[in-house]
Amino acid sequence: MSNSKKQNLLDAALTLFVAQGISETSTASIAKHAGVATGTLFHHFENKKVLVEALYLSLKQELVASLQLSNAINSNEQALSVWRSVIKWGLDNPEKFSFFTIYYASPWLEMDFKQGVLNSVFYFLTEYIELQKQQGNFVALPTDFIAMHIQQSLINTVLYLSHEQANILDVEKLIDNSFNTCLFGLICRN
Amino acid sequence: MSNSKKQNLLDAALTLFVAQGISETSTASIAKHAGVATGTLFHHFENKKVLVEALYLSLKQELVASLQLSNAINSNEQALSVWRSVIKWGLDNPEKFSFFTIYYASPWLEMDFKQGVLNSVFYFLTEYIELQKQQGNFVALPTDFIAMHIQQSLINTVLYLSHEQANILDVEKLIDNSFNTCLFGLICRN
DNA sequence: AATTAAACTGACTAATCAGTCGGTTTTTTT
DNA sequence: AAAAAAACCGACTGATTAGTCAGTTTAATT
Repeated sequence: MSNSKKQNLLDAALTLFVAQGISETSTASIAKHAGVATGTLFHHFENKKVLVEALYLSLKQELVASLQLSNAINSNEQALSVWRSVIKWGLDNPEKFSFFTIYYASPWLEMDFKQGVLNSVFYFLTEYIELQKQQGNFVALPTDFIAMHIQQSLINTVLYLSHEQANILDVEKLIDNSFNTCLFGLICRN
Repeated sequence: MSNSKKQNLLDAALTLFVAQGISETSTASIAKHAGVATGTLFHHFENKKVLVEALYLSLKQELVASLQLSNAINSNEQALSVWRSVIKWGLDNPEKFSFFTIYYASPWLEMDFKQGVLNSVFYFLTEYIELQKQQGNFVALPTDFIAMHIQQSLINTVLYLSHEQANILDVEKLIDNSFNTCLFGLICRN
């Protein structure tokens, strides 16, 4: 068939994980859904945890690859450009985006690894925040805290639009408004 | 003994759920941890799902009961007062607060119920937002979206402080700053 | 074409799971 | 104090789980 069986397994896992939960999805059902024997799953992935991590890594790569960095000099325009392209990817790939949120809150992602996840998906975020703080544009909150704030605002926007997109007249406008709501709160008020 | 066995079961469930995950915690281990037979667990709770819901409901009651509504006339002072007391409760009860976040992202909480959860924990939030919007103080974003934004900012602050509290010199100040960061972003900019 | 290696199969296993049930203890009611 | 009800016990069960393995098919290499 067209797709490799390894990719079929990742696709099936994604669908079932998002629909039922990671722990609630058996390896047998993933294999069945992928049209493959259980043994094949464990041929490609040493165990279930490795499969989950492989899925996460492949989706992370996909998201990062999709980011369109504008060639604007203005730092805020860069930020808006990233904001828009993350949301676009999230809306185009609701299942994949949803996996990030359930994986992040699940016991399958170990604590030690968590910090690294943030930094690697949004590796540019820390630099951006540090720069704005140095220039006195941002409030004097810890960089990690600000990174959390921005990331979560982004996630909120995608999740909200995923559920309510049909009811929103001007999606583009809401996206830009959410960006402003997120960033205006951070502007230095001294 | 001092505590009722039903409460011991809820306490044990909370600890194990937060440490290992809800699905990853067996009813047998909850009973053992509570110093109780497995049959006793199912005497008090029809099944595991009922136990999880009972735990959630009892913690929600506890949180809502702890909220100190100031008698300020100013709506924003009210909001700040609630903001502070939710965070205080979260920092005093990290395990309980953490349960909310894992339960919310887990398949144990059904989609239909999700909206109700938000509204019942922060039942005052919708009214507050509608009022601010009517008075032209807030941006013209959907109320649900704003509610998500505020709730998530609150959760972020608690989670950040839970992990970093020791490194923060002035916790009170960060709490107030997080409130401002959340709300200033929402202020109408026309 | 022959040899080797990699991908694949699915019946199987040992462990674990949620939930049951017949019987016992404790508490409440009369 | 007797009777009734509620709480409690823990060995047990049927179903499900992640993962194995001996053998088969397919693909790559020589």
